[in-house]
Amino acid sequence: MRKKRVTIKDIAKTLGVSHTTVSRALSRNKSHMVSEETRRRVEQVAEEFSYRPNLLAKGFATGRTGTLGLLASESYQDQAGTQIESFLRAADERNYRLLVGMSAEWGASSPETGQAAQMEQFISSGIDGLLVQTMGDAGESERIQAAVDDRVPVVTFHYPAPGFPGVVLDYAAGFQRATEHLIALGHRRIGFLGENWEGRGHDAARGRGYFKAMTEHGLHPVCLPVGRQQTESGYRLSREVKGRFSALLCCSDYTAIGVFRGLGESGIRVPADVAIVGSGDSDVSAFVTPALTTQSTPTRGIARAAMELMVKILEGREVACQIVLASNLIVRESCGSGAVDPTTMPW
Amino acid sequence: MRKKRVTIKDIAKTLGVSHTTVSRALSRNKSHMVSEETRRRVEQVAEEFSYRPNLLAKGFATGRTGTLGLLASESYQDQAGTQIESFLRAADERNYRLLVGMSAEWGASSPETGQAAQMEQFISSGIDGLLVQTMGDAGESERIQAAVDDRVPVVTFHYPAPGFPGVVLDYAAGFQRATEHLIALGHRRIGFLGENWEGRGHDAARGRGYFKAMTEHGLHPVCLPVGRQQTESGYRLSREVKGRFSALLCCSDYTAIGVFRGLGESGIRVPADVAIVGSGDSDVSAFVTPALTTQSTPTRGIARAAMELMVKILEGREVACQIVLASNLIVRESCGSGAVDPTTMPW
DNA sequence: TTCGTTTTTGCAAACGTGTGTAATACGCTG
DNA sequence: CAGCGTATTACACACGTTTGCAAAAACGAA
Repeated sequence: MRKKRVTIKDIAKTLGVSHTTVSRALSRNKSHMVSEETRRRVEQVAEEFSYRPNLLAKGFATGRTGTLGLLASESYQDQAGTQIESFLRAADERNYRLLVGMSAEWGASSPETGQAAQMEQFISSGIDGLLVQTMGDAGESERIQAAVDDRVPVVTFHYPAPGFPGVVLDYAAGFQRATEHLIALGHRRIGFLGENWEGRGHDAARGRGYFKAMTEHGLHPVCLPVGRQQTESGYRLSREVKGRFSALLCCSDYTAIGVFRGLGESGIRVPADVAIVGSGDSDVSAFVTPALTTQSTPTRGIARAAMELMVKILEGREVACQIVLASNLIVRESCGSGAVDPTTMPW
Repeated sequence: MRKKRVTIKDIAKTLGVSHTTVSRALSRNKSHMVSEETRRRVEQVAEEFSYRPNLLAKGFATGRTGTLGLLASESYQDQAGTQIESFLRAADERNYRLLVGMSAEWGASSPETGQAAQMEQFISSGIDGLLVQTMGDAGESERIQAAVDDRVPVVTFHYPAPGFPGVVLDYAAGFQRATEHLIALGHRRIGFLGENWEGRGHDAARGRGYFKAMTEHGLHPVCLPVGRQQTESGYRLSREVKGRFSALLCCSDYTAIGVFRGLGESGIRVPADVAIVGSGDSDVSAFVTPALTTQSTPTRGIARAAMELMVKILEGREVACQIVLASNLIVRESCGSGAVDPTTMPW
């Protein structure tokens, strides 16, 4: 607010040395040494004056700020918080700060503009690297490329973005397995509740896995598109289920919870009448009734892996790679293969 | 990565003017004017070179970065994500960037050290202001004061922090009302499920409201402390409820969901046997069965109000004030005062 | 034309830190 | 004692932008 900053020059003056020496003493520079004696004195005065380095100036001088940009995707919805939180921890552990943004589909700007503008701002703000949550839609790589223009290293997470290193989750395999699980239980009329169906967007990979499993077993895949309010959408969509499906795959646990509610009100029992599988393994999924069978989404694992990859790249220890994380099926009650004690679940 | 930055000097050189002129042309400085003609030319070249200002240098020169620090509280748990997201939107609307951190109780450092260290880092990074989620524990104001030391303006949110402007939520009044609602329904043995009971910590204000309502009606208040894993804690605590309470107040919707599950497994019905009230009005609360009666926590409203207050302070239009937001009781099914269509709820 | 006023531009310094190069001091070897 | 290497320190500049001050240019009026 009003206090004048303490700078290395102040320290230098009181000690009668040059600010260069102070700088070297504090940053423990290797190429130029400072005598043990002076270093001790410098550190003592720094402590006494409660000196705090101006990271802005430091970053300005060195070109490194110790700050990373994290661009989360709004459409990740209820999970976004957990995701951001996980990154905050991972960043904290490695002593990085995080400039956070959400690629904006709200407000005046178009999605592309919003996302691009955020990246521009982040880069202008001097981030050392950019972590981008991908959505897997067409042209995404090109958009990122255009905005970043090789000015900072990029690590993507969630979906593959060709040309960028990243941590991707194998949603397709996960949902394929989930679908096959339902088929093995004897289900034939299995519906898919996802934001959208083919090609682009957040739920598409899950959709492809579902599609593959269905067609391979000679079954007819059906998609019921889900809106932005996932829980509420599930609730509304449950009306269309009656007599049409014996099992449902939901792209979000919250959609599944909405479906639970809606079916319950119509007197349809889960899993006796309809089997349900969710996605995300959110904290509540083990505790709703019936406990939710769900595709695990290792949000924390993604954050940790992406962070590690970024650090490696920054240190020049890695060039480009895609880390594929598996997505497991956590079987609980809602798919009808038997009840499980929720406290023994591995979350 | 490798490309050389385009600076105002590059633009100046190609135009044959001084970099000062370019700076003024681009920042539309008021005190010194630039001819319409040159401004047009400058802007054109800037566009052509796709010039991006170095915000680091800018901030360094002006002392203003357009970045705010947001320090969220880890103990806010499941809500933390929504809270951060709300702030991201509010910041985006006002064209501020957000350095985000969570006051760390994880890792090696003690809570105080972690929080203080984060504030130090943020301030060193050149934030214009600091938004701190308070927890309402003793000595909090002093800790913040010690760390910030008047170097940047602070706005707190959630709990009052004496000496700092902030947005506070009247949890006490909300929980008092909720308790009275239960008493009015005929309940006498009402339990409180919160992280801790008196004096300090996150649930304390709710606890005080509960305490007040109970004692005023000559009833005996009882607290069952909840652990960090709220949903699971609720599940475990549900075993201690049998025969002891006819109603429960939970400091989190997720605790309530855990309790639902546990009671259900013991054959205890909600709300017929035990009435339950949650807190937070999370997205799922209207869709679990029974739909949850809950204390609303206007997370988005808090973010917006805090952001507005911060901007006002930065612009010198406000000095210090506390904005108190009310906390309403949203009555659904779990407290037993009648079923409600969840889609008509005002969330 | 000359002066005064206003508009437009340039110079130079400043912000706090890092770093290459030169300078100093010291001790050792021959 | 000369010569040299090494350890330590200082000087000066760079990073990209803003800004106070002064100079130049443009313009209008006398």
